[in-house]
Amino acid sequence: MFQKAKQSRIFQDVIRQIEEAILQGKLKAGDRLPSERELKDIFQTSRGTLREALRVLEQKGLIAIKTGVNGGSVVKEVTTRQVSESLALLIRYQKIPLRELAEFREGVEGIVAGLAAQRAEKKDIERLNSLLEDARRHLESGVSGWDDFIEVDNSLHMALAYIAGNQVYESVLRMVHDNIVRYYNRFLEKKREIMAENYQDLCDIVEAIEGGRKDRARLIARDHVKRFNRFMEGKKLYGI
Amino acid sequence: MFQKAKQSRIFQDVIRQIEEAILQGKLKAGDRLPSERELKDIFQTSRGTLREALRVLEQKGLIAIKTGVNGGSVVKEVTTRQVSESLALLIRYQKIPLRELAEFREGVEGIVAGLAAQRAEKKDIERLNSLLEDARRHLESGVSGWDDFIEVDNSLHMALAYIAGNQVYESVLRMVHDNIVRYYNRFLEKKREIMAENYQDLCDIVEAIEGGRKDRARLIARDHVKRFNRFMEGKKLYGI
DNA sequence: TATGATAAAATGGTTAAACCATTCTAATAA
DNA sequence: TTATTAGAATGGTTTAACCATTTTATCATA
Repeated sequence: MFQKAKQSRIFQDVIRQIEEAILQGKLKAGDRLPSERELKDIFQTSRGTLREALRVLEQKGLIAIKTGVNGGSVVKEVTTRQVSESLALLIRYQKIPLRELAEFREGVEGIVAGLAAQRAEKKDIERLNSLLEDARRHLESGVSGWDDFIEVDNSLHMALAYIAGNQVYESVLRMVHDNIVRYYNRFLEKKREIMAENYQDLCDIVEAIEGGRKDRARLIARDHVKRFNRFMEGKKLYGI
Repeated sequence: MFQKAKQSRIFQDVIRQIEEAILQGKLKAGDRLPSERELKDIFQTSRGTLREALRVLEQKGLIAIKTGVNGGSVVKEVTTRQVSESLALLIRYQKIPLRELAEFREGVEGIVAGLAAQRAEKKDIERLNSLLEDARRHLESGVSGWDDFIEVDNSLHMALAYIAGNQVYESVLRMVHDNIVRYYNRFLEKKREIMAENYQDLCDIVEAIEGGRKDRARLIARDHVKRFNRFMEGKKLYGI
């Protein structure tokens, strides 16, 4: 499966070979790599060099490593985690203002809602109405249901991305949510009227999708996100 | 500046300390870290363990390492590069159909053109017209100017992202371009009429932006991308 | 038989010392 | 002055050993 490692930096060649094996499906999520002592023989390198390669693969989120008998490196399911982390790093370094991420979300949520309106089938509408029902219940329990409400709101947005039928939008949206939700939690006032306002938005979005009204769904979704975003205008992000 | 490294995985503590030093501004872009042999003494660890930490920091895009006298680890400017790379990895590993990436591009380019229409200033318009002029020149030299034409087309799209004034859109768009351009090269027929058609699109987009017509810019940009995409229908993204 | 304690083995984590390869600098020769 | 060369600093690699953690098998005991 693997060949002798070469190149100026040997560990890079090891990384490349293992990455390609995963990419080509020779290694699948859940598969266990040989132990370090075996791998070093396979790649004809030293354990130190091999470990540098494993460290990079671990950092990339491609493998998980654990100690002990039956430990070792296991190929991981690829997720948005790594993308989210590097984006979070950028935000923390204040290279990307939160405002820009929020604006990006507005646009993407709009498109996703539009696509969902084009593509929603009966079972999708049912799923959305079921989520609306959950939201309504949390709304009725007042501010104590705030966290649950926010969670349902998030689920509904991700459901739209799923209905839109495009994994790129889905991944990108998940990444944005991962990075923006913590700021919502921090800056949003937990008032019942805000919950009610957003609940109405969600109802309107679902209604537009149900009616296949693409542009209306887009605009409502965009403004719905915009409404969340206005609470964060001008906020500082120190120490988050 | 640094303390003795501890914790279950020593290299993680080294990573954490160096990351924090960068985050807190104690280390700035361009600063050089001590050599590996000095760092291992500072952190009171071994060179192997220290190198695993440096490997991770390098992978995260926080430092660059080079050999030789006056080599060593230098703190890098934090950029969106890492986000693009990990997103690209995600797309490749998830075996996402090219159609979905293309559709994503349609939406994003549309939004970007719309934002550019809202925000373009005089100098931005001049820049766009200068690019149009380049495109026209390449168009006039016929199919032999194809590659240059495509490059200008790409530059114009990136210019729009810059004018839109949002780094998230800019880096996402760059990532999409990085991942999609090779397929255009592969599947597009190099015909003069296609060049002419696209040149007209570009003119229309710039005109709409010049007039501040947001929705028109959005729709033309979207359809312009759609026109490129139709050549790739049914093609797969992986294995290339 | 069932259960708990314990030893053994496999695995990742760490250390140390040496050597190789690359690159810059300064001394030296033409 | 310029080209060459030797040296030194630095990252890259190797080897061999030991430590820490975790699972599994064994065995004594209730």
